[in-house]
Amino acid sequence: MNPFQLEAFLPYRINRLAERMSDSLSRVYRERFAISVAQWRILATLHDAPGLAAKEVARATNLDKVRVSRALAGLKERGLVLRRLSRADGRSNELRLSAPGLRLFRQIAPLALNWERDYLHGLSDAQRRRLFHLLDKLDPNPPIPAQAPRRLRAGAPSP
Amino acid sequence: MNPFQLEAFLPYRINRLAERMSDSLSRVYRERFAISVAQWRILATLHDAPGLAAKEVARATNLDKVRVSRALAGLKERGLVLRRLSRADGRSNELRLSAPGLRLFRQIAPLALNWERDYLHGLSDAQRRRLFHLLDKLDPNPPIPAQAPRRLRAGAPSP
DNA sequence: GCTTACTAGTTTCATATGAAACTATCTACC
DNA sequence: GGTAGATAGTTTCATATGAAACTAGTAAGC
Repeated sequence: MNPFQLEAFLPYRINRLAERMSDSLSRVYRERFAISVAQWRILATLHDAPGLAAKEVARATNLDKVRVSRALAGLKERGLVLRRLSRADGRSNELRLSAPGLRLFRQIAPLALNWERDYLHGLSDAQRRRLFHLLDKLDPNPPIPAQAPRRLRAGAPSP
Repeated sequence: MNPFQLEAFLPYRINRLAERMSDSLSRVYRERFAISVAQWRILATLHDAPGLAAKEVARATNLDKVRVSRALAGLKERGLVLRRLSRADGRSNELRLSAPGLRLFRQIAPLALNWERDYLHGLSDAQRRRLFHLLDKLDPNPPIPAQAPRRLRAGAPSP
């Protein structure tokens, strides 16, 4: 009748793939550098865009603000990330990698890219392109209009 | 130099996709039926293969045995799953859906499949086939030879 | 049949998580 | 410049997680 098969159900398959990849990759940097997944994402983001505020980091890394706050606390404590109070907004900080943070990122990045290359070695170039194309369709950046419509002024009832 | 971009890094993209899909889908059955992701996977597995033991359910659902144990506790308590001591092995149980469990599964399955159809509506049939083909390559069933080589006898030192 | 090593499933415990509360600051309006 | 929301980031608290310990049973060698 309704031949529901977990093995052929997309969310399950994507979840399983994500978990396996994450386990395999994070071993590369967790064991050697004691860096969590969240911290790794933050390093990569601040490398690419120095001076971001935590809020923007959260958006760029797809992590909630609590996780970002905690991951940053660890990075700051280890001197890998510097914060400076924003001139424009006294609630937020400009975040950037310190020299050691930059060095660490430069150590990990090639390992991560190697890992990715190895992981994809069974695919042809065309298949790799198709994979990313499909990802872009299914999961576009600017995180989907966001469940919460982000009303700028509450209610805004017209007269 | 090394243009590492989180946005183009496969593990990150797959993880983000998995999370968004999971959030979106699980809303379908969590709110309405108070079923967790683990419980949903178990229902689907027992529907497909009644009589499995918890261990086999864990393997089929890609959940660890602790999560399976807890998810099953909830399902048993609600009378959705029945257990019967295995004749062959007194440590394990044969698990199967009860009549209400089956009814519940039959309610959720079409919703899940509809959700999936909607989610993939932007892809052509060919793209959908390619997607699953890629998934099969990157994440084959029989869960990868398993990091732990599953030695049947410890050490097994040769003379 | 006993002993030893293993396995199925549960429980314990320490850690990870995120929703909601909180603090400090900002913005808009008066 | 004072007041009423809103927002950035942190902390609190209740729940989810999984490694390791535990319980009960199995299997193999003697």
